[in-house]
Amino acid sequence: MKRLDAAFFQRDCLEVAPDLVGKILVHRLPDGTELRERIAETEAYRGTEDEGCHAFRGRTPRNSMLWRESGVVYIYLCYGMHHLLNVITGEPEQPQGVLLRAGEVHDGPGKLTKSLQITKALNGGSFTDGGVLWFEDDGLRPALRTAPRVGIDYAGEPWKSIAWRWIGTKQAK
DNA sequence: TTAGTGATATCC
DNA sequence: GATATCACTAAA
Repeated sequence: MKRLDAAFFQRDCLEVAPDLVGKILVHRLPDGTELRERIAETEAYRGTEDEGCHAFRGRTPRNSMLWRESGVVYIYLCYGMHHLLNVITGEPEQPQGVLLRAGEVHDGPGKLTKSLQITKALNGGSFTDGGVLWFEDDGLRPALRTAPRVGIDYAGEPWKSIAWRWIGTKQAK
């Protein structure tokens, strides 16, 4: 099984997001158990111009991960209950990332992290340094469809309705 | 449709 | 220190 390396993430988030759909997210627990789930849905958040991106309102302690190098794990707690998992893409100092919205089994960003037991403790880690989180590629290439991003009604046009969300359909290959 | 939840940012 | 906001979910 091939693990995705730094080169995979070191591209524009608009390329990485669709490529990530169909890959397998793995989380190894302290006791050695490996939880895995295939990614079914992603969204791209891109730069300080994107009004839906956390980076739009400037750099803060919470979102500083966006400015890190590709492959960095960015997790934050939303609405007091839900951990949302992102991976940083592109070059350092260029804030962009991909939100993992759903797995094949668990539909919804909060449910995905809950099922894989992903919490803030993993924030600031890396998907590419051989730690407890990584992606695997088993060669599956699901058919994709696009849609506007969810939950960013506060953003103006065109950001609110731009189709930077990718959803894998059942028909694989 | 609305309540719940708590970290974070922003405003005193 | 206080309040408003939020890349959500479950229950109704």
